[in-house]
Amino acid sequence: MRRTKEEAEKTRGAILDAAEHLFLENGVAHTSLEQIARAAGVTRGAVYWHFQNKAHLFHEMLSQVRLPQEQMTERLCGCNGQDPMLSLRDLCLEAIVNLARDEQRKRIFNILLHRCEFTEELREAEERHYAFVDQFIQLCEALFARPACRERLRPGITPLQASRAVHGLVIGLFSDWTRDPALFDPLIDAEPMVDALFRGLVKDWD
Amino acid sequence: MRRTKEEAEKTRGAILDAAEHLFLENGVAHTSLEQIARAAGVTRGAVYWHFQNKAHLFHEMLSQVRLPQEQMTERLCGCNGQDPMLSLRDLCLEAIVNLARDEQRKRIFNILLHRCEFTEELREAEERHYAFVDQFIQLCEALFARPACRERLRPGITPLQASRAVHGLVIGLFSDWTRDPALFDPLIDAEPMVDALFRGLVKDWD
DNA sequence: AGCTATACATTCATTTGTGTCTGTAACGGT
DNA sequence: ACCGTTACAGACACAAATGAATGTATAGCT
Repeated sequence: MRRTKEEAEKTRGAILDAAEHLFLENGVAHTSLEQIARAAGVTRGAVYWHFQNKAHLFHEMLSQVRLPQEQMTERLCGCNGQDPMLSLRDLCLEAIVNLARDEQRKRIFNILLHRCEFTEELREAEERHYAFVDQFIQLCEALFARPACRERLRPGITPLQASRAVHGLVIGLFSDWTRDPALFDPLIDAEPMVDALFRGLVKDWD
Repeated sequence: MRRTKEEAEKTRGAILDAAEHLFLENGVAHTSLEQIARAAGVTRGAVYWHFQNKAHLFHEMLSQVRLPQEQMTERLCGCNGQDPMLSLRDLCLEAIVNLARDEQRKRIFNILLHRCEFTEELREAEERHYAFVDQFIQLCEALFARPACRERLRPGITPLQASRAVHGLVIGLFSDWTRDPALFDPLIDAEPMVDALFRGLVKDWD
């Protein structure tokens, strides 16, 4: 019965995949490891072999889509000579568009936003996730606070507000669209919506 | 042991209150009716007396904060002679500010956004809630689609996009702020953020 | 060829939650 | 004063789910 290494890796993937679909359908808390195992064509023994418990399985699932933070930092640093606020805009847009194009990403964000409750057992996964989010917001605020950008903000708009508004809009659109993809078409509508906010934040946007 | 009617109503309230706090702390799925009962100083017998099951309890909890939809419709109809888009802006702002002022509302929205997974047993509550949300978005879109408003939208912005953006921003800010109230101060920051979006959507905003 | 660690399957004990049923004391009307 | 109903408490039966323990066949190395 013993499988080869590649086969083992395949079952590991199958478990992650099954978990993804079951979490989406039934919620994280309402999905048992037994169900996941059955859907993956194995028993709970295999699940406990590859993952410590449900929380770790959940965390591993999340890491599949969370882009490395260094990459994000780099893209927003403005070292590429581009207007950093334009880079931020592009990053936001890309995030929304990627969500629409990548089915797995769509499923996982749907789980994250609508199908899981961050309770004690998922606390660690929650903290890591929100640490990532907070870092993005911080980066955003620092970006708007640079003199070159700050003076382009409309009067009355602080870097704090700009950063929160940008993240709020993106997360809100994420949340609404994952709940009901018929609400709008990311490929068509995301750009004007994001640009609208930036136009309202920045004096000379277009 | 039998209580008077007012006392019974008080225990009902105590159960709802205990559920609210426990749901917030442990998540809906991870809170048992036993825990709720104990926290309310009663037994599960009392809980089952007042509510059919956890789903109904959850639903009753939600109804405590959901404002009647007729009221919302009325406020946005523009019958009061005010600019309907300004009415919408005020409504959004008021929603965010109310969230900050009303601790119970804050708790319940926190549960709704971060501490519950809409699975089979809560399907009914989910549908009712999202029906409400969708109605708001529809109302919003219809508002932007009125000739008087539509022609004031910036070129390239459709009523669909405007409505989705507005709801997205509000829900995103709800979501972020309930997660971490230190992110911004609704009383100070909500207005410039909401206005920024409207400025980006509407030509002659200010 | 033989040994060992791997990749699971199977079984077990324990816990936990749920729904229901029954008991019961006191309220509220007659 | 009596009685039916109310507002619970307490007990029971049943169904999951978990984590750990054990079994086992084989892959991979020596």
